[in-house]
Amino acid sequence: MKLETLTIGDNQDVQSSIISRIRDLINYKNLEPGDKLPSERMLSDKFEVSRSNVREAIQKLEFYGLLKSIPQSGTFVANIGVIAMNGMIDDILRLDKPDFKSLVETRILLELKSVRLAALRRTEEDLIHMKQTLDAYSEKVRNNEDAVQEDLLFHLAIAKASGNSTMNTFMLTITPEIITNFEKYHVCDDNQAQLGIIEHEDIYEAIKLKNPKLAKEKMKIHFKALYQYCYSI
Amino acid sequence: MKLETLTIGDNQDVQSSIISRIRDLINYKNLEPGDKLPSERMLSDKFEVSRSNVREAIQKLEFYGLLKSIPQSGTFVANIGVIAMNGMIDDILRLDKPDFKSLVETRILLELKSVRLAALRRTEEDLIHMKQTLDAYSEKVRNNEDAVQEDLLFHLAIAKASGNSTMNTFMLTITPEIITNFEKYHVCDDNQAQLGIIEHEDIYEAIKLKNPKLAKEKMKIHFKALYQYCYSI
DNA sequence: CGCTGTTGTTTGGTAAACCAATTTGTAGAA
DNA sequence: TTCTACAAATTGGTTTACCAAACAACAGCG
Repeated sequence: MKLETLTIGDNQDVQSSIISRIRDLINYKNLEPGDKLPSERMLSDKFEVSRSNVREAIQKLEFYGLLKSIPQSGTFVANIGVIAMNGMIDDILRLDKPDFKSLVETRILLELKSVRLAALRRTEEDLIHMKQTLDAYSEKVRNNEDAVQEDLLFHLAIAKASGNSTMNTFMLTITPEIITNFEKYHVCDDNQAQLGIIEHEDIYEAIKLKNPKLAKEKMKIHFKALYQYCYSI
Repeated sequence: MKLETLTIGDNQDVQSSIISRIRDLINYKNLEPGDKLPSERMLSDKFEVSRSNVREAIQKLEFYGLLKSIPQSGTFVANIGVIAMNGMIDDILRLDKPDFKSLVETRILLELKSVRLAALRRTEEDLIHMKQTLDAYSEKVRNNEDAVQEDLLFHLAIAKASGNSTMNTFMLTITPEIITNFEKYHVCDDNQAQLGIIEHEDIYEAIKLKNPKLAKEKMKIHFKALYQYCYSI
């Protein structure tokens, strides 16, 4: 397990290294938008890494719109200025490991908005889905089992009901990290879980009533402990 | 170009198909947390696709914390209930193509929060960086050049100054999509760009003054046109 | 009968080979 | 000299082959 995370870390480091060296290359050669980068084979020779690594790095930069690969032709600098390029690459390199505090802060922001939208836009299907996750959570808590995942699932159901696919995506993205870190730091304890049932039901009822203001208030109450955690460190 | 997007679409479809078939397999075989999936080779035979495709699909599910690959051992179902598994996979399958409206809605939410945080937390370095992007934007607009990317860069600088790495990540994630769609739909026209200079400077000054309330107000003004676009369709 | 050392198989991970499309260089004709 | 036709090299993408580690089965010893 330890070794595994180490190798993963190494791989990430290799990829980050390649990205920064591509950035240096673009700067050194004064490549402008539309210019062609050296081929993947040449880059892998130059950087002394495998072509797979180079490809992964390029694909990552392509995802953020900085490069554009064209089959049987080459990889090109996107239509973006040199300052922009450098800034975004620096950001990309830095943002690999989000700290838990910013994760929680962002989660609170997303949830307070999505619960409002859910109260405005929820369908009957959404209600049914939320009720299912609510019951699953309650059952786990009553059996004194760990219910972190069922907890998150209720919140994901809200995000889905918000009708905003981007927020839904973001919630899904941070959920695994949240689960991992919660279990690591043991943020929630048992009596909080008992309280959580009531708070979840309150949120559910507010959404059912299509009352966005009430829903947001109940969510704020639910996040009270999280707030304290977030702004105490 | 047309063909290229088609093949990309096909690849995405293949991957989505594999993900849903993996879900079906887990349901059909009643696999529980910790159980082992068939090997990648068996899955690629069974699904009649290449092992690369299977690997990509598994890696995607691994990213969302639903599966766990262990080298020289196998791929295992993560510690998550069957309801959670199905729900999250359905979400993942659905959220591949975020609509532009939800993208803009989420961007407004993130920016209104991050501009507040930036006003509270910005360092002198952040100010310098923001000023650079501000000047780059102004220069492009004065030369009557397209300045969508420089516009976004100013906003990314604010996100960086917010000191929240997760929001920074999210802004980076949606920025390419925003750029693409803005250029496609021509949301901004020229006089708006002229206005944008003043509005950007107002936001910058508010952050410089460390006035979060003012900063948020100025950002709201800047987003007025976006608001209308977002809630008019 | 039970434990242990060994060997063969299976696994995810990785590098190399292959492919089709594109570009580039060149030779020849007008 | 210039344009065109053709071939050879280059490219990103894909498939295949290989690897070391982990696991399972079994033979041999106590």
